[in-house]
Amino acid sequence: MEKIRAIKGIPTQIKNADLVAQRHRQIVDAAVQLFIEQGFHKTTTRQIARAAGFSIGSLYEYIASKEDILYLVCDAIHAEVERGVSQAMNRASGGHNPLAEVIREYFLVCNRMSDHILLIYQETQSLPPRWRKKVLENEVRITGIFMEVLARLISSGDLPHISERSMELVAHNISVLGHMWTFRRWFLARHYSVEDYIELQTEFILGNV
Amino acid sequence: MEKIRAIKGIPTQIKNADLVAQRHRQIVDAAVQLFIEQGFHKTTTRQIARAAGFSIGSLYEYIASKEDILYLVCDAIHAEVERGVSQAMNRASGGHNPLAEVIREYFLVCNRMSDHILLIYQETQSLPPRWRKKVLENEVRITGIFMEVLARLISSGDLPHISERSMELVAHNISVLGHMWTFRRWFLARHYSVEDYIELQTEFILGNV
DNA sequence: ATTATCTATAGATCTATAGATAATGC
DNA sequence: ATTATCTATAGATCTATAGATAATGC
Repeated sequence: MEKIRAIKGIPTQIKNADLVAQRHRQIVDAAVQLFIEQGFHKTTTRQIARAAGFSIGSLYEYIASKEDILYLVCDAIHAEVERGVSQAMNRASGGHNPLAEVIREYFLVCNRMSDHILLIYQETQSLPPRWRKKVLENEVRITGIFMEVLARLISSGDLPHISERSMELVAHNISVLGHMWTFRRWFLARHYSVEDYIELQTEFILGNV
Repeated sequence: MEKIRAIKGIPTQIKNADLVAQRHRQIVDAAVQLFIEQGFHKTTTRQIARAAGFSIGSLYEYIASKEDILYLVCDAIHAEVERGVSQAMNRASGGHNPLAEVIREYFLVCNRMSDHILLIYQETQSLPPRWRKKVLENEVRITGIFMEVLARLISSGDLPHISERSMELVAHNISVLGHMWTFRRWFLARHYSVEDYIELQTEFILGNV
């Protein structure tokens, strides 16, 4: 009886864990492009295998189902967004207006990863419940970073005191107004540059906090 | 040679225009439920035909492709949202705080049509370019209603003067913060009632306008 | 005769796997 | 011997249409 390993909750017969990690990276890199261009459902597992550089048979040694690939993709995207936001937070802590700095850096991450964030909005519902739950947890964790910033600025007196609930919603609003730049880009980019967008939205958000 | 008619840009051989309208309604009613439950790609044309009460052969007398059905569905949803928002605007014009009234009514429409709005976010990208364009135009038109309200309130002096560009972005923000209640419902509804949400977001929006 | 509807299926996929083959290490 | 990879295909769809049938109106 073979012992079954699992990396990130995805079972595999392959023994070499480093190889699994490498193949997963290859799969993600190939799939993310195809999903952005064609969407999840119109992309075939064969296309992904070919783009990743191995056969359809090998692909299925590293994942158990097509949905597993979508999960790997969503997880990788969130990891990159989170890394960007965390860095921004550390860098911004000392600045003149730390909240404006964090918003700015976060919006720039959204601008860079526009297609990727849009993909998550469109395809999260195609994930089986188990994976969907994990992806939504990622979303909450990223919003949590904004909560920390707000909480710190309030306790240091740099922002007026507001209720916990109100602060939580402001954190979600910042998240979503960043995403808005990705899913309304078809309209917004015709009227505003990213810099315009950041400036106007920062005014909007700081207006009442 | 048969002359080909077209209702809403969808060609059909059926002569009786009322019948076409009725069948389109049946198709939309059947499809909207199935799409919400299963998504567009996992729903089959056979399921739609069965739920609509006729055969797969008849279905294809009224549409030319599965994408046509998605378009009819998206268009019907936007029509209902727009109706709700227009009514709200007329009703709210006289009130104490007209902007707060409009926001409230719009957010209630979003609450009622939560699943439908979410569907549009998820499946718009599955439409062929021609239909997608029309759906995005609907979105712009609904946002335009908020622009009118803002413009009116500014010119009557009920709101402070802000630039046209700034006002346009605020209109988009109102749209999107309504949608946010639908696509973050899995989180928000655990922490806030609709009424909480409306109250806090109204504060947030009015804070700086 | 004309219009609308249905049945049956062509034709074209696509996911996932079984079994064969190649590569690696003892 | 063990591990990783590949080829070939089973099996299960699904969209869209052709051609037959039923219903309606003159």
